[in-house]
This record gives sequence, structure tokens and C-alpha cells, in this order.
Amino acid sequence: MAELDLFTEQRWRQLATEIEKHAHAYYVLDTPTISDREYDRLFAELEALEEKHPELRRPDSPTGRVGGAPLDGLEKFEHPSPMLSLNNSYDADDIRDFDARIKRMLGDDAPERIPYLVEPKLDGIAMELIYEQGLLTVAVTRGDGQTGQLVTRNVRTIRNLPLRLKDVPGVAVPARIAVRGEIVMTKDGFQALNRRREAAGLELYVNARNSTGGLVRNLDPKQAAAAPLRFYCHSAGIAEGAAWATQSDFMQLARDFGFQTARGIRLCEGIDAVLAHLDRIEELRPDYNYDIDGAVMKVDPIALQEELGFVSRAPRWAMAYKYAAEQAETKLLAIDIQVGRTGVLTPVARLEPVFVGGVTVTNATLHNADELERKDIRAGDVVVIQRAGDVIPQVVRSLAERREQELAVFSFPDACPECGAATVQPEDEVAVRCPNNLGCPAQLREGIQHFVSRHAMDIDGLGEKIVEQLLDATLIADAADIFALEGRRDELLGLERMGVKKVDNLLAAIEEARSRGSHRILFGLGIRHVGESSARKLMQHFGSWDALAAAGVEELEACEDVGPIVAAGIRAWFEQEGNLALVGRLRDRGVVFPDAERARVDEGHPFAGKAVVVTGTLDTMGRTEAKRAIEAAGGKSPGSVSAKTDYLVAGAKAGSKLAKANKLGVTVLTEEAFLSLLRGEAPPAQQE
DNA sequence: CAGCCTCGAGTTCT
DNA sequence: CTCGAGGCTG
Repeated sequence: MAELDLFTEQRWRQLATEIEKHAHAYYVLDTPTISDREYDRLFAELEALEEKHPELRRPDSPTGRVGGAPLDGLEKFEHPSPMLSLNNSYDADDIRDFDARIKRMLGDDAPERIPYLVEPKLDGIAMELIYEQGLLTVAVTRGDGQTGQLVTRNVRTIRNLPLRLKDVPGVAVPARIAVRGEIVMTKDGFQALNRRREAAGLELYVNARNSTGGLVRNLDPKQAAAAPLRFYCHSAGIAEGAAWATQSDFMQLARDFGFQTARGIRLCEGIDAVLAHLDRIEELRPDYNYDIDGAVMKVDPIALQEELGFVSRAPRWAMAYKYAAEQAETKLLAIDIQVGRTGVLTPVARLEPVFVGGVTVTNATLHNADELERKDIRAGDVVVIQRAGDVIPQVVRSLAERREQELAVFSFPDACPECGAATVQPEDEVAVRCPNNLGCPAQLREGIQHFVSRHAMDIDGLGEKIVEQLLDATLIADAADIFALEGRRDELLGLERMGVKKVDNLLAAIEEARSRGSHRILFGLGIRHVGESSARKLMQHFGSWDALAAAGVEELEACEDVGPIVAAGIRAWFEQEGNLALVGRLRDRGVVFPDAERARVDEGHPFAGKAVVVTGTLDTMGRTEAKRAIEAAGGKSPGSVSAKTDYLVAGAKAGSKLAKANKLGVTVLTEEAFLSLLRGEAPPAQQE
């Protein structure tokens, strides 16, 4: 290896700085400062230098933007704080309601006109970028909001984001900051990319959004590097060693750090200004060089955001405004009826394939008989299709005026199409059901598929197709038979497309599933109104399967989230002979029903039965973690302070919740006092 | 008793 | 993702 001298190191620094400067001018400011050729020359020199002296290759080197060797798979990464979704709105009324609700919730704290930051909503791939001591160390996709995929190497190749945060006068480099935004592909870049692919004889990309997703997750960073991808910042995740008072201050800070933000972001005072700006963004929509699918409005002052808090997985202080989805017309070929695992009959539209919203659609649910009637949809009609929320296809309406002949009104069957049983429809319900719970082949099939699904018994290698095959070959007649399959290995091997490897993997997966938690079995059995979450709560409440099976309606209702209807459903299930027999057979075949860790409430714990609200930033744990700890101690941790709140845990920078707690006379705990109480100790003396 | 919120169930395509 | 339904809070 060549010896590293002072001159070389200086030259490296010089090149890196210069390239960053030109890249920023070109990609962020859109005003190139040198020719492409000159840029390439500088870049090549830097690469050559690093080739000779690998120790120069640092995480913030501009060469990190072009890919190296392909990755061999994507790792998962948990977001330091969850990436939430946004509530949606579709018209001016929704937006006025939103403003009114915010004013109502803020009460006296509400300014005359609420300041909202309004920005276009980019249609791309949501990302979180984590910078430690100013260096980009992690890029992770949104995923399910809790955990996403690590795509750092690919994201490094995106040229309009800083690998190192730029120095901002008067602002210290944050110890750790998560910057969130959207990766999009430029419209002209998408066209150019497709022209290149066409010339190279490659298949064309169907739409910019899907190909952006593919390229970001692509295992070969070189492909990502060659794509016209851009990152636009729109919010922050965790921030250690950085703070701001308003959303717009953060956006300015982000720009100072070297991030690009979308055009058309504007601070609007009051709802009328918001509505006017939403119109303006929609007017500008064709001029954007990337797709936007709506706009987002956020309450600007962070103090007000904190006071408003969150509802399940969305902040109460922000809302998306979505443009109407793209629509297409196609012919409705037929209306079929599907029978689900609970016996509900669902009409499905079979469509002439049509390209809409980036994919080809051939099926769409019609939900129920009411919907068919209300929209007067008939087989043979030309119908309007859209992808609701840009995902699930929907029949919007039929174009009845285009009927060339009289078409028959769809008559909902009186009998289950799969088992022939007379259907029932309780008066106050929309759903039509097949009542033959134990004997209907469709319910059996769908029920078994549910039983083996990921959130229930999670048997790998038992997909829809295989379950059907096993039923057809009468290798199984119910869920319990799955656990007798090990004795029928030869017969399994005799099935179509079942090789030795596949069969053995399946049998191993079944073996593994014998000892899942009882709550998974409970969920898998498909008792009405008992989903994943209720199943877990029920097992925690009763501790053992037998205790649950023996519980009367009143005892059941003592469990959280169980009311009269759910309790009756559970009771009815345990009283059906066939269901008890199924449980017996599962046990006979070696499925264990382990006792659950009883959610033992220590009555003496200071938080037992109390409502403990957490606000501000805690040093020793995240808010979610604190919430979980409170719940584990038998307390509740709602998102906002009310008269029923027993304690408020006030971390650093506690805002208006603290003020409200003081007003209501709620006991305020310091983090230290909170931790002591959590351990069941007396809190240290504290000043009020 | 109403409105809010969470959960359950059904569903599409790659 | 979206709807509807059930449970909980005020």
C-alpha cells in the first residue's frame, strides 16, 4: 500500500469539499457551478486517491454515493421512535372540521388563527435518515412504522442529501438526529431511465413510485446510484442535541443542514389561508418534477403539537389532504360470491383487466348487497374503478347510461354457494352469512388458512394452495389433522409439486407450531369478535385455557375490551360440541396450551389502577417504554391530561400538558420520582 | 347517550 | 387500507 502523506490527505480533503460544494449547487440549488465533465474529472481523481489509500475512505466521502459491492439481503432496523401515519381528508369540509377539532381540544390555548405549515405530499418512499455526530449512519424505510429495512448503502448514492450535516453558525452539531422525508424519482428522470432501458432491451418500469421502491431496496447500490432519485425532507424523528420551537423552524434548520425541501411549503395563519394554499399547490401540481398525491398540514408550534398528542398511530396535529384517486373505466364481466372464514358472503367484481393507479386490476370487492343495490351495479355494466388509498381497487360507480341492453339486477343468493345452506341476515347487520359454521367447506378451508396464518399458528410452508391440496387429497379434514401429518409423509410426497425438501420443511414447521402461545391458538380458532389483541388480553386475564373455557359471561366481561356481545360469542363457541371436540383433538395430537403469564396486578404498586401521563423527553427511556412500564405495573397511560389523571411525569421540555396538570392540581412527578415509584420505592423528596 | 377510538375482518397485486 | 361494529369515556 502506498504511504499516506500529508499532501495526499490534504488533496483528498480539498477534492471532497469541492465535489460536495458543486454537487450541492447542482442537485439542491439547481444551479450548476461547473461543467459535468469537470465534475466527473474531480470525482475520478478522488476515487483514484481512495483506491490507493483506502484509509481515506470515510463515511462522509462523496464516493460513498456510488455503490460498491452488492448487498446480500436487507436487514431490519427498529425506528428510534415510530414513524406514524397521517389521518386523511378529502375536501374543504374535512379540513374545516379538523381545524375546529383542534381549536376545541386546545381550548383557551388556541390562538385566534392557528398557524399551519402546509406542504405538498410527495408520492414516493418514506424514509428515516439517522445522523450521528453529523454523519449519515443509517437510512431505513418506513416499513410498518415500528421497524423498517436498512437501505443505507443505496440511500448514500442519492445526491441531493448531505452525507455530513453542513455546519450551521450558532448551532452545535446534534449528537443524534433522525430526519424524515420522501424519496422520489423525478418525472423527467423516470422518462430518461425508461428510454435507456428500452435502448438496452430491458423491461420498462411501470410507474415511478414502484420503481423508486424497487431501486431503494435493490441489492446492488450501483443501480440505485444510476437512478434519478431525490430525497425531500419533511419532518424529524428523535433529536438529541437539537431543538426548535416550530415545524417551520425545523424545516429551515434542515435546509441549513443541507437538505432539500419540496417547493410550495408555506406557513398559513388560519384555515382560510390553508384552503387557499391547498388550491395553489393543486394548481402547481403539473409543474412539479415529481408526483404529488395531495398535501399535508401541520400545526406549526411544537408546544401545541405536544398538547394535542396522538391518536393510535397518527398525530392529532397533522392531516393529509388527498387528491381524488386516478380512475379508469372497464367492463364488469361477472359478480361472484366468496364465502369467508366467518361465513360472510362477499360479492366480488370480476373485471376486464384495466391499468389504473400504476397496476393492472382484475378483481375488486363489492363489499355487500347494500352496496350493489345502492350503486346499481350489474354484471355487464361499464364501471368506474379506482384504487382506494392507492392500494385496494374499488368500484366507484356503474355507468348505467351506457347499458346497451337490459341487464339483470344481481340477486343475492338465498343459499351458500359452497354448501347450499340457507343464508341468514340478522336484522341490524349488513352482512349475509352462511350459518353452517362447522360443515361449510368454504368456512373450513378459510378457517384452516387463518389457523395456520402468520399471526396465528404461523406454520411456514402452509399457504393457501397447499391447504387446498391437503383438503382435496383428504389428508386433513380439520385444523387438528395438520398435527397428524407427520405420520403420512409418504402420502404428502405423492402430492403434486411436493418434493422431499418441501415436505420435510413443512413437517418441521408443524412440529415447531405445537408449542405456540395459547393466545395464538385462541386467535387461530376464529371465535367471533376475538382478534389478535383480544385473544392476548383474554389469555392474560384468565391465565389458563381451562379457566377461559369455563368462564361465564359475567367473568368474561371483567376482561378489558370484552363487552356483552364479545362475551356471548366466546361463551357460545365453548358450548358447541364440535368446537370442544376440535380442542380435544388438538391436545391429543400434541398441541400444548401453555398457561399465560397472568397479568398479575400488584395491588400495592403505586401505579396500580392509576392514570399516569408522560410528557416531555425522559433521559432514561422513551415514551413508549415508559408507557409500557406503567401498564406492566397495572396502571394506564393515556395520551393527554384530564381531571382523571393521577400523575403527570414531566420530562425535559414539558410543554402545555404540564401547565394543564398544574391547573387541574394533578401531581407532577420528576423523572427521578417516577423511576422510584415504578420500582415501588418511596419517591425522593421533591420540590413542587 | 354520543362521539371517539380501537379492533376485527375482508381484500388486491407484485 | 377501509369499513363497520363493539367498547369506553365524558
